[in-house]
Amino acid sequence: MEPITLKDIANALNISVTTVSKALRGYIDVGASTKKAVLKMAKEMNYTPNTVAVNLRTQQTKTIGVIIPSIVHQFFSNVMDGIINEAEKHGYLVITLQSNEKLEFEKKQLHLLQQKRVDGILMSLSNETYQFDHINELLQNKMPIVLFDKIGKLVKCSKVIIDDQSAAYNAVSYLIEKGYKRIAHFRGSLQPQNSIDRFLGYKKALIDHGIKFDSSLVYLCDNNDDFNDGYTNAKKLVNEHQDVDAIFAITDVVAVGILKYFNENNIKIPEDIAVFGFSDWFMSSVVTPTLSSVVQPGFEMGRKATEILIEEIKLEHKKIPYSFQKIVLPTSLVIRKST
Amino acid sequence: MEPITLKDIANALNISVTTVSKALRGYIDVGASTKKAVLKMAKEMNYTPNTVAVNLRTQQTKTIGVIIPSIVHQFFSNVMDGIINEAEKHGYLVITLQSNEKLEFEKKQLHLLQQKRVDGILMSLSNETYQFDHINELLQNKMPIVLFDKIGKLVKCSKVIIDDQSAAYNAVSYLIEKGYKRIAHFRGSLQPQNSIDRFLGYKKALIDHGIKFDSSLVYLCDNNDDFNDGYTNAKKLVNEHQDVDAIFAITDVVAVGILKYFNENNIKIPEDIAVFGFSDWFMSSVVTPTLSSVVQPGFEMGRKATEILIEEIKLEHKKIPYSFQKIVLPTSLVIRKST
DNA sequence: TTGTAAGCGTTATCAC
DNA sequence: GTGATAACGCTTACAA
Repeated sequence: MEPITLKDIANALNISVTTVSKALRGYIDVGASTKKAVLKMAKEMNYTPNTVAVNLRTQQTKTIGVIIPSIVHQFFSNVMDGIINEAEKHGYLVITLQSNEKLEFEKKQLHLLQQKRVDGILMSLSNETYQFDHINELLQNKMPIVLFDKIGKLVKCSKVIIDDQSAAYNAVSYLIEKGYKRIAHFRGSLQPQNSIDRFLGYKKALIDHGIKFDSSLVYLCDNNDDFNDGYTNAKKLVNEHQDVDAIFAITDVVAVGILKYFNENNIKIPEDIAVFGFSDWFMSSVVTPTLSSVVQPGFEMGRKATEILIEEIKLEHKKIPYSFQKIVLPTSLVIRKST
Repeated sequence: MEPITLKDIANALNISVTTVSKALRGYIDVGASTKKAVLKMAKEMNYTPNTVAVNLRTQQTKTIGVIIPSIVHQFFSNVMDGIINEAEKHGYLVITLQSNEKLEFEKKQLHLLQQKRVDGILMSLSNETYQFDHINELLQNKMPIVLFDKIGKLVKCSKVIIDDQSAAYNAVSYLIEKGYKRIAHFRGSLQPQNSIDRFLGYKKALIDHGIKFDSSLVYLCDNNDDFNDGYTNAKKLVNEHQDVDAIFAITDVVAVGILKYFNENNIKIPEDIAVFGFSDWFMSSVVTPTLSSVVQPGFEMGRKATEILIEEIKLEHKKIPYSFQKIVLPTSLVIRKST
């Protein structure tokens, strides 16, 4: 059975397509009785508007595209939850694509979304993204884009982030105030802004508390395999620095990798070494020992980014100029047994 | 800057839109030199085809819709990963919607996807879905639909599942063979087929091994809050049945809730009570004790379901009749420290 | 209050 | 080998 069109209804009622369209969309200049008849017939025939035709006509797809590094990360699935919910509230549908932390894929996905004529794009950059031509080009073409979490400082568009630097600062300060003196940092890749910021927060906290920064205590986790990065670097650290008494990890998954190595090797947490994570994944509350972490509001980040994006889409559509927003969402620390 | 259209290229070259379209799409009946010129100009002007117009013309959107209960579940994000990857391989984009385990939402989302004119739909049913009119209606309208994981046995369409009953059977048999004698089951809601099947597998394993089935050992977890369901029912079980020596849980999250209660109350796992989970989430390998579980291939399930769906979309489009498939993906047990 | 006609950007048919 | 022309289903000036 082919889908019912306006024409079918018009024919059935012996009126024009225009009138049917108007009646269905609640125009005032349609006779009460015709309106009623149209509504009834539409229901009877089980009419559903052809969105594609509407899209072509109105030059809007009521669809937004999302590019994230990977959906199989609790943080990002929380974000997606926020995005999908908020979008739906405004009548938008969401197309999801993954970059797998590759710039090349990110470019390709962006291109796909452009072709698809989505009304706007939400994205969190890949670890490889440290130049932004592909994004700037779309921006110049008036495509509303909102960056979240992993952003490019130099990109001129709205952003929704947390203050990674101060979140890290707070976590490390907490460790110091708790009495830990020799604190290592398991950092992320070198390019991403949030990886840099967390590192800077770590460093600043040390210095502000009169602890000398020692670069040999910074371990790099950049194999896109957080858990094993944590595990193997923990092993390395134990061999290289017996005096370390705490670790601030870039991610909960890294931290859990550390926990695993320590547990296997009878290194007591937090007595021998304390561990602090970042993101507060669900599992952090159930591992042993439970993991102290930075609470990062994924759902709200997705929600807010979507809200801003849809606002910009509407303004863009009405040719009303607007200025970019930078929202910094609050974070907090959750202290558990690992520190 | 407005997007470039075929017309723009045609004008620039002083030829017809038709010829441009043909040249771009590799038709044979187009002069070599014109073809070359068109390709060059298209590139120069940075032309990208307007998918919406193509969609309207070809009556295909190259888009598939997905409805899952909740994206914030590791199993489903694995599935999504598989879906998105496979779809992209075939040039399809994916729109994701959540039912939040509510039939009402499921219906609404299905309706949205229908309006959006997606080419096909992938879905995993909500816990409340035990009648299928909304799905059957679409099926009658020739919309290809593939159900996965949480299916309706009575729905006539292709399905990709695991054999929940035998997976549960294997898990419980393992427990019995390991020497556990009084085995409880923390089951899921009453309606979902996989919840029923896991229960039946549990029951059958008991009976086949000469253990009497005792319905008072079956605890219901249906608050859509697996972790706390596991936690509170564990408490209840300890009070009601001191002799239970193992629990087979419907889900890893339920199992982790159990673990938590036992750990807090100094009940030794597996010495006092063993715990077996289902799904093998990442966290199961890092909790204490590590959790034995049933390995459920989420990524592959999403991938396979998508493959079948796209096949059916193509056949449907060519009006070639096809028969529905039922794919049963293999599962396995991963034995860890909790049993 | 209702209808005509144009147009959104493409593709497909058919004539030249 | 090339190009009018119609059509996909809808919205919207504008006319009646």
